[in-house]
Amino acid sequence: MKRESDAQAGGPTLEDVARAAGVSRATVSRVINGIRNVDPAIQQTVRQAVAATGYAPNRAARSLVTRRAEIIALVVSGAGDASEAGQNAFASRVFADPFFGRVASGVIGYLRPRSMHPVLMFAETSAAREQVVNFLRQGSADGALIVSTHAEDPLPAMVAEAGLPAVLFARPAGRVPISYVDLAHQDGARLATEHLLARGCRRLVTIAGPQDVAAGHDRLTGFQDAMARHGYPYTPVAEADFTLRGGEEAMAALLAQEPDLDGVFAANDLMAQGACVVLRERGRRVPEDVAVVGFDDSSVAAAARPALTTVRQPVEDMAADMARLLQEHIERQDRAVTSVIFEPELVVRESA
Amino acid sequence: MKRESDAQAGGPTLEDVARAAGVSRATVSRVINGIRNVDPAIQQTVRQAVAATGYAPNRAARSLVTRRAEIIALVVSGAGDASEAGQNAFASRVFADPFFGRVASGVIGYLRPRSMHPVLMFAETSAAREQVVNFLRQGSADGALIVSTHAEDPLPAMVAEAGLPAVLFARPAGRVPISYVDLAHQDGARLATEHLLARGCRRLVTIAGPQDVAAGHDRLTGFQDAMARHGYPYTPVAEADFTLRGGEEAMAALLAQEPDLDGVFAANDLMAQGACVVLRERGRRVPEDVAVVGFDDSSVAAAARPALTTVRQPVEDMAADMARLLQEHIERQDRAVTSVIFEPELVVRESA
DNA sequence: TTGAAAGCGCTAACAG
DNA sequence: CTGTTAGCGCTTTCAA
Repeated sequence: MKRESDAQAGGPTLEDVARAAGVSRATVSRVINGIRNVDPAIQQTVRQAVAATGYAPNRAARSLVTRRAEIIALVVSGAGDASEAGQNAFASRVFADPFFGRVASGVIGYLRPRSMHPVLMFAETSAAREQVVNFLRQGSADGALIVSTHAEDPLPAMVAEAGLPAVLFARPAGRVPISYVDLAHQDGARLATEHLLARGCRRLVTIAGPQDVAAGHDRLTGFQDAMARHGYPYTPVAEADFTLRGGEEAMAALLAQEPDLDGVFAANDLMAQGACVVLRERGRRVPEDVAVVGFDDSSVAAAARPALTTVRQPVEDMAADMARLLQEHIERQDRAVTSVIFEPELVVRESA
Repeated sequence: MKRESDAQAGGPTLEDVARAAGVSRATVSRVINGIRNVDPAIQQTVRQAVAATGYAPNRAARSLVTRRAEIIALVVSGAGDASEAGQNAFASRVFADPFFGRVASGVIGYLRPRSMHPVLMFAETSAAREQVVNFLRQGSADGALIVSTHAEDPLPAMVAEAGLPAVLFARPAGRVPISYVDLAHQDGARLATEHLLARGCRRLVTIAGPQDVAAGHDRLTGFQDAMARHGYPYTPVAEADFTLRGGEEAMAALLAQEPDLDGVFAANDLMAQGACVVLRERGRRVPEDVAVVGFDDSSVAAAARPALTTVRQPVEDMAADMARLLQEHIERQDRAVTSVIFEPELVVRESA
């Protein structure tokens, strides 16, 4: 089959289609953009001409007049100012947790039917953050979806200050006027804790996440609150970094401190999995000797042995909602800043 | 601080900067694009005007004339034609393997210093594939980097047929005229096999990957060749799907078939990890009783217990090279189609 | 319901 | 070395 012209450069333009259909550019434009008030017969003719010429509208030209890129920036943002060499490390840390993939999936699920697309950006250094802001200021993207890995991340404030549309995953640390979606982490931790208590555990411990991350902090607080409420004013805590390895180390430390423990609440599934590995190494059966509850209900939870009882965080839904909020902010720049908080739910499997 | 105008819409234009600096648009454009032949003094003036006005070049306008979007599509492509409902499943499968994150990291590492950015796209249904092709045809992206999860993926052929610049990760199944980067999988499998043999294993088995994926097929072939060459014409094979769970099941099957096995070559790290889990459950020590070698040297390899001996696939480097090749194809549409094959290397850790 | 014409903001000849 | 000018391809009033 032969094409009228090359797709990439100098492909057919509206003008070409118009000529082929014997109408004006404006009419073709109307048909393509699905605007009413076009004679059905002419619509037919135009569509045929479009097919015949193999026309594809030039996005840059359209963006120039509509002032919309139909692109949004999906930013994974850290706080550090590490050297460029750290990019791979940053990326591999980010992708090691199934969390980010779920965010991407949720975002794409919302964006794609609306023919918008996400540009993937890392913002782990100040130079990278500048690049993100520039990208937006140039109109390369209509707005940003930001997932921070640290509370001190300066990007949200930069973006807000520049007046660029953006939505965060999780509440920002300071008083940044940006919409966000989040989970009721404390409620989730309470659910997990009470499940452990209800199943008869009396010597609980917890593997907390980084306390400089809101999610890590809130999950610990939620656990401690629930424990206090049930008559346990103090319980051993080991802080780790949300990684499998970190969970292993924390579990080992906890075991040394509290050899009789019979229940563990880990602030995410990866650490819960690490805990299970160490527990088994030390000859403790899960859940018979020690019950373990994770958090997130990531893909590793169901795949783990034993399958992890965990607290579900509906990341895909949250991400989709982030995208929805962003779209609203893009369409109405004066859209009020809001937050949407999702409720977690307990998912009981084998580990507790 | 107050801004001259809003960043998003109606921000300052070249014209504004030119007026502020008392020069012509062309001169400002030259300064911004770093073109020589501009009086240093004037350059200063212009830069100040840029700063004063808070100018950011409009990307759409630039793209319209340069015919470059400075955006490339990073496509994760499957073969299926599953319903829309399958998108999350597809995404979670993709991101469960650390592989994709490494690709993204390598791509970004190359692109970012050149101020180009990747748009993340899934192409798991025929509708999604059409969308990818349209995206490119509209000039929204200058080219595509395609990572297929199945050999029968029709996307490469579609893209090639449309004459769009693209580079694949891994050799395509048919005779598609597209450049690609790949690994010498057979050499890698040989490395692993000979390591196992050299350390004294005599009853080897292998957990193969999907045989409809080139990498899966070649790794098995490489293993069998090496075995045959060393006097083992036949060895038990269990095929799995590159997942942790799949590795576990395959290992169990292999154990039933060959209870005395003393060495396992798994076609990727995730399956090797699954094998280790099952082995330990059955009371076999790794590596004392059974040695295990994985493939990829993904992040799980180093994190596993015991740390996995594996074959390194330099995914980040390969991805960066993909991006480099794509850039060449974009710059010179007549660039000859080529392939770059990377050599794997053995990484000895604890499991073998 | 359709067409003519005016730009969107930028780059790139081409003069000077 | 700098300015003038002509578009890039599209959407969108404004008339007809």
